[in-house]
Amino acid sequence: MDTRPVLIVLLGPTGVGKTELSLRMAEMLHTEILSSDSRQLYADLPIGTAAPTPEQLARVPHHFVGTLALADYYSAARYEEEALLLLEQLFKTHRAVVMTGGSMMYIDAVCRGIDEIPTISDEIRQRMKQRLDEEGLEALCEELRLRDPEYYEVVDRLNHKRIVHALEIIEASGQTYTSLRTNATKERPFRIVKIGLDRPREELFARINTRVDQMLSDGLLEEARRVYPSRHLNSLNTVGYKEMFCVLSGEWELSFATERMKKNTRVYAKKQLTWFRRDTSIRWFHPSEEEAVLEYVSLHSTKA
RNA sequence: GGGUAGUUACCAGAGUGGCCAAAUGGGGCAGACUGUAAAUCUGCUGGCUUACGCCUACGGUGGUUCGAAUCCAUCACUACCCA
Repeated sequence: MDTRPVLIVLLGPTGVGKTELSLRMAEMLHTEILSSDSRQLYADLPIGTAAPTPEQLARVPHHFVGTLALADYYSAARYEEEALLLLEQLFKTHRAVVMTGGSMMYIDAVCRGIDEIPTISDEIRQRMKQRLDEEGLEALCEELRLRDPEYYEVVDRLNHKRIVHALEIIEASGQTYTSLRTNATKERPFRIVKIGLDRPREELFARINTRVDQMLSDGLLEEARRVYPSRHLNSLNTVGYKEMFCVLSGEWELSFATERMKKNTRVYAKKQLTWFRRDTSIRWFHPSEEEAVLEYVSLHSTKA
């Protein structure tokens, strides 16, 4: 019998209804919640990221919600590290912990682990960005072909982020990306039970559309205005804010921006589903099947 | 009742004899992904097909033509104008 504690991972596309169910689940298990959402991490974005409300936060202790400043550096790797540390603590007093959110890479970082790759310094980042602008993608591709031919063969050569990052790794460590990439799944000192929430596409999209309208009437534009001076930060390269910034700069009408935001959110949801679809260990439910989900969870959180 | 304009793929909309299964935009579908990932990138979008290709398609019907989304006739519908 597997006596390890359990991490319940509640995942699904944006807007599907994870938050409410995660609260019910955590209350039932008398436990706490780790958010695995790369944007709810930031303190200044409660409306646009649909972060748990103060009332919801009061119901169950949450972690990784509103803990970062917009300028803070963060990554999936850092999340992996911090989340594992926290879980170790929580599992001393809880048999099960709930993790919920839709950031695919963050979830995988905790569940499977990601390889040791050096964090790139700002200097290297800046230099590579400049080189990309000046020399172009093709020149960098050519350089990668020479310096890491193995990765060059498999990388998406039209995706500048991938090319640049591979070169940055060489610059920073003197080692190739290929040599650092093991793609190994790390063993965790806890069991993992993944629960996916999904709805028929039409239903999901309708929810997304009305949620965006709700965000607007909750003051999203004002929230965006407050962070507007920081708009070039990566943390604000985020659906919802990007579109509002175009309104604030006078480029777009609010109604147009709102439609774009809905569309981009729908696209994001699809992307999440594409990623999750590969993970065959996920047990899928419709959010209305709350009783079934809770039953499934209690079954799997008591013993293996 | 008369006149004019229009009817194109999921939507909008270009095309006015062959290079058209049909530009472009929107929307949609599918995929990639290991370090700022709500990011970044890719493919598809009439049907069958791995493909060559075949079939069905530009409101309906009938014509002209070697060949029609494109020309003609007629019918239907829509919009606007005149009565």
